[in-house]
Amino acid sequence: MASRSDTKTRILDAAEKLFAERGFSETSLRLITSKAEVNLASVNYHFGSKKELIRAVLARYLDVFMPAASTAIKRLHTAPTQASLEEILSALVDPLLDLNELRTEGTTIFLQLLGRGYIESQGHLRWFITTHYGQHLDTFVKAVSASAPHIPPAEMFWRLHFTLGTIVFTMASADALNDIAAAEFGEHNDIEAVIRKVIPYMAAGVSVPVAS
Amino acid sequence: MASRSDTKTRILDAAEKLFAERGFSETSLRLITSKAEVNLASVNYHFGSKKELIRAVLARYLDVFMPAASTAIKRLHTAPTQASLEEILSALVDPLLDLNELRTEGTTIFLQLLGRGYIESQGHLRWFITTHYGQHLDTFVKAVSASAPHIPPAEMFWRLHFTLGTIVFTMASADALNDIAAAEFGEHNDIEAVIRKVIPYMAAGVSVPVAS
DNA sequence: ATTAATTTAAAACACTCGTTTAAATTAAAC
DNA sequence: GTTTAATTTAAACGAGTGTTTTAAATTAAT
Repeated sequence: MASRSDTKTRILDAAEKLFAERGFSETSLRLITSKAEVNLASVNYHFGSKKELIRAVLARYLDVFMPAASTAIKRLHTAPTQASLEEILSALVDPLLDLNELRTEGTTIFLQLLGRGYIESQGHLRWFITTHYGQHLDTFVKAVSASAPHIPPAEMFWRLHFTLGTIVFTMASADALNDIAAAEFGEHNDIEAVIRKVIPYMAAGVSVPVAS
Repeated sequence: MASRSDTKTRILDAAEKLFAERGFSETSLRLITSKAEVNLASVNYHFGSKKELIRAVLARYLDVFMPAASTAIKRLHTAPTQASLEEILSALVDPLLDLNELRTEGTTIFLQLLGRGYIESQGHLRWFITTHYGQHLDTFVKAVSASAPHIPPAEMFWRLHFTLGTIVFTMASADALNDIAAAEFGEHNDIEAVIRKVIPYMAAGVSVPVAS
């Protein structure tokens, strides 16, 4: 059989789908390689270990999304008035949806991977993200904090993680929820519609005054 | 050694702690039985399989929490004025905290189990809960809808699932988030503090006016 | 006290897992 | 075209998994 120089890509493509659907530890290397139609050992040859494959899958998205999100938020800074919280969150929508042009279902897969990473791995993925993309996260947190100056930093920390949970869980079950919504209320939303629904919800929660 | 009729309880007690901390699939039966100081085979003798053990662990909490939550919400109905959304959500706090008297760290363990169950199992636990505790869920949804009559049913459907995502994700990673919060802001929150933090967030999101 | 039903115990079973090895193949370099 | 390096392949390794089996011990009933 002819050699394929795209073995790495085939592995990454198969792995990200399975990881997003089933989680990291529930996805075996044998399932990945059979779906990718490559040899089992090629994972360890190209990536070294399963853990490093997981990081590579995430990095392929983060390397695109994080800079795009950063510049989108910095663009808001050039406006004469302070951007509202909803404007800041909305600025992330385009970078998020652009992932769909990177790969099919890219937006959904990315958000699901993010959620899995936060819950499954015992901190090593969180460490990976904060050390590799810390400055991008900083600009986001600073922008959000500036738009809601009445929220103390510690409170904002919690609310931003509430927000992460909202978006991640919603995306993980978006397909199932869409089916129910279509059957029960006769409305069908695509990913973008769901994202635009969730933004007001998150913006209201993040900026609600702290109880004394 | 003398026979112990509390072998089932010893298994359940050890299992729920480990399941909450590490997740279901990351917790082996050997780890559970060694921590419970019982024989490995006794799990399959008393519960049949690991999957049934997981359900038994969850049912032990749900059987207590669900009726208590239902009656707490129905009690609000007796008041002369319509309960606010925050009042409805707050009514769940006491049934939740009462689980701490059932077992040590009961509240934390229950919520983490719920989160793990929703994320790890692909819908199996969702089915288990809705079929076994559906009427309790109904009273909750009806009470919330009545408290926010300006939200159309279809929009409320989405927002309640946003809310589910918020609480589930937060509880699944509560320990990790608490560690970060302690390191970064020097504040350490118990589970009640986190619950009281998340309620205003969710209440604001659910009741925010729908964009025209 | 004897029998019967539970409960515990130790070991093995039949997998699956990530990883490694060593040979075969392909691509690149000279 | 030969040599060298990079890549792919098949097979096995060792450790870990849930589950089952078989026998012993304990408890309950007769």
